[in-house]
Amino acid sequence: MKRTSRDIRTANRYEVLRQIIARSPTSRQELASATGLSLATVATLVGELLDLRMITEVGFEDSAGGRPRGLVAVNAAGGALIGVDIAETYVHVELFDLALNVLARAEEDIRPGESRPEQVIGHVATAVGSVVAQAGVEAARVLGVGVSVPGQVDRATGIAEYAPNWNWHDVPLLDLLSEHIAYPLHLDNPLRACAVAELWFGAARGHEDAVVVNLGTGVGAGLVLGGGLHRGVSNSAGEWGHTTLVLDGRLCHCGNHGCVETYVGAPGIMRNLRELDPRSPLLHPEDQTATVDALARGVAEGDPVAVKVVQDTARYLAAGIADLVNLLNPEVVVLSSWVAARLGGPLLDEVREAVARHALRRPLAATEIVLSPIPTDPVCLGAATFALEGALQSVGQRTAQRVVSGKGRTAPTA
Amino acid sequence: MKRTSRDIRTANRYEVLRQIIARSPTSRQELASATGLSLATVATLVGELLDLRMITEVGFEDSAGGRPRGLVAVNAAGGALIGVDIAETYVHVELFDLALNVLARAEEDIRPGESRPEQVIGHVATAVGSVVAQAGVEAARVLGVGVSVPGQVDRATGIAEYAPNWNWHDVPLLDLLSEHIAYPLHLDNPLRACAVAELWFGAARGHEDAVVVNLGTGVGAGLVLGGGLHRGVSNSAGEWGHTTLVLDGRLCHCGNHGCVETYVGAPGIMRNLRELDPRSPLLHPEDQTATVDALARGVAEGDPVAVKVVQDTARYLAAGIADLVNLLNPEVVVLSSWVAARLGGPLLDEVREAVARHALRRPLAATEIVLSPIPTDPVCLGAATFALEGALQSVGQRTAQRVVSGKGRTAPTA
DNA sequence: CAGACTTTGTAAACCCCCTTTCCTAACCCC
DNA sequence: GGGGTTAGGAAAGGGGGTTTACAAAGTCTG
Repeated sequence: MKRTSRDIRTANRYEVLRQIIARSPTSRQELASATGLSLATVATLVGELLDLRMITEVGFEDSAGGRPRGLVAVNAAGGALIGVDIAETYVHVELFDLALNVLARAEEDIRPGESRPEQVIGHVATAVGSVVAQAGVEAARVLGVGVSVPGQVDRATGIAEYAPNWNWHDVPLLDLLSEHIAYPLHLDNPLRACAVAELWFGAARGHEDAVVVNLGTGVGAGLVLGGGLHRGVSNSAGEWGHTTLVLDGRLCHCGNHGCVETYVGAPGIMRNLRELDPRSPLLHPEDQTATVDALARGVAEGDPVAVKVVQDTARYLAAGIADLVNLLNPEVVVLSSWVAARLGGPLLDEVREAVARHALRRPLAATEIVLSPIPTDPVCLGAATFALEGALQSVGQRTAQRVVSGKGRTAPTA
Repeated sequence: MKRTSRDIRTANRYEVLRQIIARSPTSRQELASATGLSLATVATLVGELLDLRMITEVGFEDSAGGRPRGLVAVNAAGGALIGVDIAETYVHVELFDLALNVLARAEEDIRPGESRPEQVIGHVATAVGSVVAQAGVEAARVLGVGVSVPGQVDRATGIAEYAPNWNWHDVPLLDLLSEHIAYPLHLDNPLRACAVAELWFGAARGHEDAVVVNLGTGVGAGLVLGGGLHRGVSNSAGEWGHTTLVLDGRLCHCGNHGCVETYVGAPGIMRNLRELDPRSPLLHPEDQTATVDALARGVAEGDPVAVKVVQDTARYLAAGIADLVNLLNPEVVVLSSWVAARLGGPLLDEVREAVARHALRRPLAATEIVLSPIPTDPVCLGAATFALEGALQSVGQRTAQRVVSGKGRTAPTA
C-alpha cells in the first residue's frame, strides 16, 4: 500500500478526536502536548471537527495571568453511530452519540435454523430501525453503521467470505444490507471491532503495539501494530484461537488439534471443568454463560474445583499469551470479550504470573496485561468506531469531482 | 512514533534503490511503473542517488521511434558496505560493493571460553580490518558497518541487552566497537538482519507482510508488517523460537517447555533423529552442521531414517508456520538460515503440505511458502543492508546547523 | 484604572513531499 | 530534413506540518 501525506492527516485527525473524546472538555494546548503536534496543526484539525459539528466550544479555562484557554468538547448530539454485533445466536445493536454513550439498544434472537443471509439481515434491519426510533434521532444525523460479523470478511467488496457458524461462503453482505439500511455501512469481524474499540477508547489507547485477546465462545487476537490495526493480506490476521497450543491436543471445529480456542474459549473452559469433575454442579452443559458465571461465583466463594478450573484455564491462556508477547513484543495485552469480563478478575493474577514464567524476560518487561476497561459490549462499540473512522476518513476527500463531458467542457456544478 | 512526510521520502528512496539494485540497469520509466511513483519523483530520487554516486548513468535503451530512455545502474564501485555476523563460535564478516556483491570475506573463530566482550570485539575489529585490506577500498568509501549480534539489542543506545550464549547483560557494544572501528555502525540481531535481507533482496521484496523464518541453531521469525520491519516496543519482536508448540514438551534452554526451537532448531532436529534411532550413523553428536548435512544426503539417497526425520521436523515446523499464517496472514513465508539452506529442498514440500493441513483456508490461500533465494550468508547481507539503510537515511537530513553564538550572529560556516 | 505582563489562537510564510502539466531534447521513419 | 514519438527537466500546484508574528483577551500592579 502506498502511503501519502494524506494518511498522516487522517491519523492525526483520528488522534485528535480520540484525545478530545478521552479528555473532553479539553483545550487546544492540551491536545497539542498530548498528540505531539504543533498548536497550529491542532487548531486546524479542531477547526475541521468544529465545522463538522462533531465537537463544540464549551467555554474557557480559568487563567492565571493570560488569555484563558478555549475549551472544546465532544458534541454528543452532533451525530449518532450504530454498532451491530452479529453473533451465532443473536444480533445486538447499539446506537451511540458522539461521546460514545449508548442511547439505545436492541437485540434480536437468531433461532437455531435461521441461518440464511436474508433472515439474519432481516433481524439486523429490524434492530437498526428500532434503535433509531428509540433514540429519536433524525436519519440525517446517523453518521454510519458498523457491522461485525463472525468469520472472514473482505472490507473492500463487503463480502462475508466465510462465516463458520452458518457455513456462509462469499455472501455479499454489504450489498444485501444496503437494500435495507440507508446509512453508510462498514463491515468487519468482531476481533477487529474489539481491537479498534480498545485502540480508541480502551487499554490500547496511545500504544503503538498492542494485542487485544478476545475470550468468548470463539477466541482471537486483534493486533494493533505500528499504531494501527494489522489486517494481513486478506484481512484475516488475528486468528490466534486457531494457533496450536498443544500438538495433537484437543480436536477443534476447525479440523485441527490443540488450538488455543479449545482450551480457553468458553466451550474449552467447560471442558476443562468437565475433565476435572464431570459431575460438577457448576457445569451447565447447554449454557456457556451460566457455566462461566457459576465458575466466577465459585471462585469468589473459594470453591476448590472452580479455583482449579480457573488456574488450569489461566495456565493455557498464559502459554498462549506468552507466545504473543515473545512474537510481537507489544506494550500491552488486553483481555476482552464476555468471558474475560466475567472471569477476568480471578483469571488475571494467575495469567500474569504464568505469563511471567513462560515469556522471555526482555519482551515481558515491556508488556503489561490488563483487563479491558470498556464497560459495554466491546463489539458494538468497535463496530460503531468503524463507522466513526469512516465518517472521519471522508472529511479530507476532494469534493469537487471532475466532470467528464461528452463534448466540450461542462460548467462545474455548484 | 510520529510519522512525517519525510518518512514517505525515506521509504520511497529505499524502494527506488531496491528496484535499481534488482533491475540494474533500468530506466526511470521502469522505476516509476515499478514503484507506482510519478516520473518526476523518481527522477528526483534518481538524481539524489546519482549525486551520492551510488548509481551511475550507463547509456541508453534502444528506442522505437522516440527519445531513448536513459539507463541507470548501481555504481558498484561507489561505496562499500560491511556486514558482521557475530555468532556463538565465530565472527563472519563480508564486505560488499553497492551491488551487494561480496568483495571480501573474513572469519574469526571464537574459542570456547572467549566470552568477554573485549575478546569478541577484538575478533570483529580484526576481521573488519582484514576485509577492508583485502578489498583494497579506501576508508572513505566504506559507507557503514552493520553488526548482527545474537539476543536482544537496543538500537538507539547500541547496547546488547542480553546475549544468551555468553550471558552478556547490557554490554555497551556500540561504544566498545566504535573505539576500534571508525565507520558508521549499526547494531541489531540476526533475526532482523535476515528479515531485512529478504525484504531488500530476497523473497519478501515488494510484499507488505512477510515472515522470515530463521532456521539455524537458534530459531526465530523476522516479521515484515506493513512494508517494514516490525520491531516491537523493545526491539525484541520475532522470538518465535520461544513460542510454545507442545505444552509441557521438550525443555528449552530458555527455561520453558515445548518451544518451537527445541523441535526445529538444529539441536532439535538432532534430537528428532536421536529419538528415532539413537545409533544412527547420520548423527554427529558434537557437530550440528555435519548432522544436518548427513540428513540432507540421506534424504537424497532415500535413507528411510533421514526421510522420517525430515518428515517429523517438517511436521513440527509446519505447525509453527501455520500458527504464523493464522495469526499474521502474511503474503509470504520465507525459510532462511543455514538449516533451511541445507535441508530446505526436501523440507519444503513436506512443510507446504503440512501447513495446508494446519492453517485456516483463507489465510492459507493468500500465503506462499518459499526458500530464501539469497545464495550468500543472509545475516552478513542483512547487516550490510542496515548500513545501507543508514547511509540512505542521512541523505535527506538538514546539513546546515544553526550556529548559536555567544553574542550577535556569526557568519554561517561554508 | 491604566499600563505592564502573560497567554491564547489565528494568519502568514515557509519547508517538505508528491503530482500534473508544459516544453524542449532526442530519436525514428519517411 | 521535416513529422511523429518518447524522454526527462522545469515549473506550478496541492496536501501536510511547523515556525513566527501579531492581535486578542485575560491578570496583575502601581
